[in-house]
Amino acid sequence: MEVIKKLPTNKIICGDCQHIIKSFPDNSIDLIMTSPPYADSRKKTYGGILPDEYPDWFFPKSAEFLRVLKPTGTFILNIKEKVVDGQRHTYVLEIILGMKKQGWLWTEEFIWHKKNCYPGKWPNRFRDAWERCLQFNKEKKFNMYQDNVMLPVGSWSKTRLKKLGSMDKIRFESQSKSGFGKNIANWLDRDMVYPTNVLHLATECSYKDHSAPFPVELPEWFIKLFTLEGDIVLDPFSGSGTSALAAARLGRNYIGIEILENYCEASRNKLLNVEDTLFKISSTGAKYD
Amino acid sequence: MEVIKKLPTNKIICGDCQHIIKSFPDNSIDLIMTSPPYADSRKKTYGGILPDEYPDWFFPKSAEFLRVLKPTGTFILNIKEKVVDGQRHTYVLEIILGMKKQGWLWTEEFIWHKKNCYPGKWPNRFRDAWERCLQFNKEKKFNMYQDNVMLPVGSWSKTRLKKLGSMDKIRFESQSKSGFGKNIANWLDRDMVYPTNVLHLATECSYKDHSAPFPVELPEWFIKLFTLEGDIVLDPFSGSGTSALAAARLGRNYIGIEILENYCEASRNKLLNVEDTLFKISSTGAKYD
DNA sequence: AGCTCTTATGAATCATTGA
DNA sequence: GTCAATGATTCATAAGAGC
Repeated sequence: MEVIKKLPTNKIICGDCQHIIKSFPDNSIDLIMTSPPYADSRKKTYGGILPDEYPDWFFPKSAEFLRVLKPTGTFILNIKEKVVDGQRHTYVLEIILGMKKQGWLWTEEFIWHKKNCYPGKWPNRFRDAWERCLQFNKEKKFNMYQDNVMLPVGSWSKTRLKKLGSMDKIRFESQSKSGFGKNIANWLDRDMVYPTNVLHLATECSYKDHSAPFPVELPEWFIKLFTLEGDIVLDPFSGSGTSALAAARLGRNYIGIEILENYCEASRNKLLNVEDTLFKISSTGAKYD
Repeated sequence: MEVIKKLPTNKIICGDCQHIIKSFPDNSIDLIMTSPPYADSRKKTYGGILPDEYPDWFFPKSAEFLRVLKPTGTFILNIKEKVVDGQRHTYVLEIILGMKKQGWLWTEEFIWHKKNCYPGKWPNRFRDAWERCLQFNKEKKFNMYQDNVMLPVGSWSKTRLKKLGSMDKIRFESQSKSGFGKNIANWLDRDMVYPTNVLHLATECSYKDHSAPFPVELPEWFIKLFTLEGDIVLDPFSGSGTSALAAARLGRNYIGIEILENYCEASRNKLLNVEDTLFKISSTGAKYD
């Protein structure tokens, strides 16, 4: 496959990422944020890679990710090992060790604490309430914009933020982009602290079937932390398009790759809505108090 | 070294655990709960095992742990990899893989979320607010007393008698054709729930006792979960004796092994106080509600 | 608008049954 | 026998409904 000069940004591409990315130029992506299909012991389901075969399935892809990532870029891999025959499987550990052999630096492991994890009771195990968000880098010096994910001190703002609907969040982001809006000023007055490497987010419980593996806040957080506006965010296993949605909301250029056509369609529809809203906000100059 | 018949329970033994444990009989310990000395790039400090050498330092010890653990017993290893040269080191991953080769089952990984972790700021890294508590077992069937660590139910059901949602009823009725059984009792009047594999505990921040690696609540939780009164709890890297203290408080028999004499002394003093108090309580018949 | 109450559901895991 | 499908168990959250 011929290497292209211009990346196909702000698109959901339908296909196998291992093949598609081969056409991307070296050192061109600022952030890769993805949650690959989980290993599964059932053979027939989509993405049902057997746990034992998972590392070998993954390594050719991570090698391409390494090639296209900018030296200052970051790769965030959201993953969790399944229980197989009463034990945690080791494929995630093997992936970390194998990626280091490929040349990746394993910089950090963030914990996503799933506040509303799946229920259940078993004689020898509690509910699984966390997943790994592994941070890999190409170089020891990488871009990190810590001030963009600072948290207000205390709980006063938690209730306030929680009350905002998703549309309000879009408005909030568009306001903070342009840097005005009196709400922002109010919020900035408060004391802010840096977060830790533990993220507390609830999974999305949607009424409809637009289920996403992770809440949009998860990619949002990493996109704000590791990219600036106009940077390029790649999700090679785009699924329902949550990472792309987060990137679009935040004014980053997204590239989503997804192998299943119906997921691609659903993602594109979601993204059209967001982009339409963002355009309207910016063109009417609407303000919100 | 001769194998002894009677375990030296309720003692802090001063010495190298790898040597001491050789005298313990097979299949005699109910729970091993420990936090080994951390790997350290500075050689001269106590426990300053180099990260690269850490797995080989650890494996002879974990082999002995496997031998002395009862088939129904559990080994909880509290550990976290250090950052070395900008990366998370891989010695913990290597330890998991190596222990599996020794015959251990890697059953689960609990997360200890440190709510008030140390402050600090670095340009490319946030504060580290979590540690691993790795659960290893000898057999797939092991003792686990889940009811002993139940938690008050979340605030979502403030009503004393929470009613079942209709979907829950449908699920219930489709599941049990025999009508109402004892399970209904589990649902009504529910005010306690089972925890998850994420533990939220504050770290102890005392200036004087710099040595305590974890708060006493951490070993307490695992001791309650995996042992009964009268069972034997071993901490082969006893340090300031936090695990032994937790075991003593809970009426379990402890064995602490610690290589540094001054830590042993400090532990023994702490434990004397506790045992004295416990003795007084039992002999006066005092009760607490 | 603000509450409370109801309802649906989610990257789960184990035991049992069926092929 | 091995492997795949089904049933049983369970809790925090958000959207909707009602007041």
